Amino acid sequence: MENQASINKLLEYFEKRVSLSEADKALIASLYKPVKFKKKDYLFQQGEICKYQGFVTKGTFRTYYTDNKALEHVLYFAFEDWWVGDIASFYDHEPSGLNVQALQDSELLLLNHADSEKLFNAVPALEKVFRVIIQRHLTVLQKRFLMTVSANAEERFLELLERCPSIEQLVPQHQIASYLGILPESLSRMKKQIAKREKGL
Amino acid sequence: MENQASINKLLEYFEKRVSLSEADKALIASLYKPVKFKKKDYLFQQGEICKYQGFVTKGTFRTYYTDNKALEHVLYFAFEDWWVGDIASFYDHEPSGLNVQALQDSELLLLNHADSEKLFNAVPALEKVFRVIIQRHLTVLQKRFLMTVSANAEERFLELLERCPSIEQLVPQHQIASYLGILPESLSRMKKQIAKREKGL
DNA sequence: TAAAAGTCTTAACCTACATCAATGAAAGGG
DNA sequence: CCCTTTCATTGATGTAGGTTAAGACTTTTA
Repeated sequence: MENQASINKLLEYFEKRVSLSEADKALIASLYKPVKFKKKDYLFQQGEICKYQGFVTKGTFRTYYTDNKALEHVLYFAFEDWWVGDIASFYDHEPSGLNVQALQDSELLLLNHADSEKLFNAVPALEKVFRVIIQRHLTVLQKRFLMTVSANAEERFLELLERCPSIEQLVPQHQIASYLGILPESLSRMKKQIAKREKGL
Repeated sequence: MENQASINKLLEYFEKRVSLSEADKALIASLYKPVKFKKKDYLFQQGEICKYQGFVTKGTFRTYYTDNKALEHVLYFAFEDWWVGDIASFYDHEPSGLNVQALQDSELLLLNHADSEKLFNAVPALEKVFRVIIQRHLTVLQKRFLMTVSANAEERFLELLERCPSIEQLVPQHQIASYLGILPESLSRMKKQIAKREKGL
């Protein structure tokens, strides 16, 4: 994507939430760096410090965790106009427990920690925007957690399809299984069951 | 607890994180209202709007969700010096999906939304304190979620004991089971297994 | 202080999902 | 274009934790 188009995407995103002066916009454009990611490239990996907050201007990312049995668990997907990063690692400069990886050729606008301080000092309204983003993020994760402990895999899958109907076009099925907290084999079987039931109707 | 002692507990909490003038402290003391809760009393229930952020000065609370099969799932416990509330409901004035209930006779310092705006305007440093609290909250929940999908109930139980060794003295066992995402019967069985194994050594 | 409500344990049985293994199809890289 | 890797599917079998039911013990309430 052409760089100016990327920045415009971000400016549009901000302007839906807060009004910005021309100077604000120029500052934003000067601080966020567009970076391309090939499929499977990482923004950072488990054990590294997350040095950038990323805004997805193109493509798809997954944030995942590798457990001590070497199994991967998808915590989030991020599509266009979403954010990627690890807040704890970014703000506290401590190693992240997460991996952020491109699922296809993608593009991010990156902001480092020093520049984020500059930005917040110059445009305090943005600090509030990010507070709201984090709050919504927390709320979504709470719902996800409660869904995981209160519903079975099929209910979680159907809820996901409802909340994000195009998910099956966007990411491979074994990544969806990982997001749902089950194995690819289980998801495959489950879909077969659902299809059989629907044919029965 | 005597009211001044409650307020002092809160001031101590804040002063560990930020320095406050005497005027700041007086404002805090005037805005936070001490309220007593009997065992089983609610701060709010599912469907209600969360009108207060609460700071626990005495006792214990649980935040839980009741699913469509009428099963309860504990999302958090809150002990002394912790916060209770539902951020999404508090800030967006929308009905909460959660319940916050005292597990014993307890006491909170409550701040309503209008007063929180007053407070943040007068003492901007506190807004940052709360941003950090929310960030830490999010990080803790992420770890909890990943633990739930990557470890079995016994591993989660042992991790909880390590992280919070006095938990078994503080809350009844069936609440711990609910926090772990299993039934009380399963936890009972599991503890027996663990005890048997330890005796074998 | 009697009745009721809440809590913990045990046991037999069941089910959702994991595990292991094999196959074919599709995608990607040299 | 072939060769390797990735991905989806299916079947057989295993198991952690759910379900149901019952009994004992404790705490609360009237």
